[in-house]
Amino acid sequence: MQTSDDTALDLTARPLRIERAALHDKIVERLHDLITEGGLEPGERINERELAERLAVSRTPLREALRVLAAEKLVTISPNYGTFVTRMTRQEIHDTFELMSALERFSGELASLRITAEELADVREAHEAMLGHWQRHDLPAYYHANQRIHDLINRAARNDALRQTYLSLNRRLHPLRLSSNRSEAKWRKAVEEHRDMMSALEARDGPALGALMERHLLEKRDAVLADWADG
Amino acid sequence: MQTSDDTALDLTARPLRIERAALHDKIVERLHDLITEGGLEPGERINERELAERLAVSRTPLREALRVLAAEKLVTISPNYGTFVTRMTRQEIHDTFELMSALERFSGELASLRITAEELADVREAHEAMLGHWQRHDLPAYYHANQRIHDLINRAARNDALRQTYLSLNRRLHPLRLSSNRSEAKWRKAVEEHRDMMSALEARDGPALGALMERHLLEKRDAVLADWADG
DNA sequence: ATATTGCGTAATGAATGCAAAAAACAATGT
DNA sequence: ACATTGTTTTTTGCATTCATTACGCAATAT
Repeated sequence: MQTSDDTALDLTARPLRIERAALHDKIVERLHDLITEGGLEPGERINERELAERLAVSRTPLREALRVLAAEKLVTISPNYGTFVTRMTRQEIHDTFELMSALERFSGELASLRITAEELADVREAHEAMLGHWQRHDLPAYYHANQRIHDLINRAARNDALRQTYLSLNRRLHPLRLSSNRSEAKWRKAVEEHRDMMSALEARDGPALGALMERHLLEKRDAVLADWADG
Repeated sequence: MQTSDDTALDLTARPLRIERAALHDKIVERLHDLITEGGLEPGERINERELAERLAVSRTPLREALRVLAAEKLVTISPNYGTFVTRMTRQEIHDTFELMSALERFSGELASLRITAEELADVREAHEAMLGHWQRHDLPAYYHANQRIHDLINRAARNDALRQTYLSLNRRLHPLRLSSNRSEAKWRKAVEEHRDMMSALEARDGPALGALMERHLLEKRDAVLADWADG
């Protein structure tokens, strides 16, 4: 079935390089996981030699990886002193959530304009799943579905710069191991807001969805800061 | 006048380290400048050995700096192949400006709530200066004053995460050497919009200022993309 | 003549070694 | 007993060296 002008991969096409991940990039990924999953606690000192041994690499690529993580503010480097897993201040947490609220609003506005029918069905599906987890009081599954909804809307906005920035800020907040929705009432309220968001999205009402998502995140900000001990 | 409990610097206080910039951090700064000021052109290949010689450092700290710049998307690294000054695609430029428009709107909204009288006076001063440069057709000075206005508003928003993100995106766009306002009419329109923005800010009308700033940037996006040859 | 294969060269990637800075500890003096 | 100073040890910072990969050119075969 092969002909000279079919759709098979054209190996003569120019750059199309196979990018085998470099070691330092793999280390970045590994440390991302360690930090966001809790293998490295906020405030913890990172000993280069020790960590290099644990990862079975030399200090050189590890140091390159740590510089990347510092640029993403996941670790904080003090020259000639040491590297630490970033511990955000109250103000930084406040500011980051506030910025996220603006990105969420923008995601909602753009997604309302650009989402396809299939994507909308995916969001609806994740939404229904989330409602189920809520009724079953399955908090971890609820969080996961929640994240998925916001991610789907973010993708539907079709703006990669927005998406990258959003993910980067999300990674910074993740190590906090956020514990809101601790009261039944607040949880119910969050679910109600999601119902409204779903309606606005299906009506493709950008301003409404944007306002809802912004408000949703600002409430999360307040909830997180409320039960966050400053130590 | 020295007493035991005066306000002099307490040298016994704990970390308070003097952070002497490390070499790789200086290299990052230097390359920032080289890229945004045009010493390194978009698309240009970076030869590690050669650049290390030019900067009179070894490849190790240079490589660390390049990883940081890659995290900021100012350079693009292809493993085992080479490092290049990032050349943005049309889509990336579109997305980045679009995201910037959201950040500008948010800056405007927050600044309207939080700006002090002194800061407002500074903005007014920069605004008047910009008008002067416009009347004298001094484009470089106009750009500078323009940047200063947006920067002052951004600072007045009092959100460091917003500010850092804004500056990072700005750096990415800077190497494009943007040339809009090429027609007298568009320039005049931009100035008019700035007058409106100034009024909204002085009236502390957040929604109005936000909407104006968003629109202002989206128009800039369109202008830039309009006279941007894809090669 | 063109395409392909093989070799030499130059680039990037990573590990090791050495210098400098800081922290921890011990010793000494008050 | 406490503070202070000197010494040792640890850790970070950078340069150098070695390994691996990719590119360029020539030689050869079709």
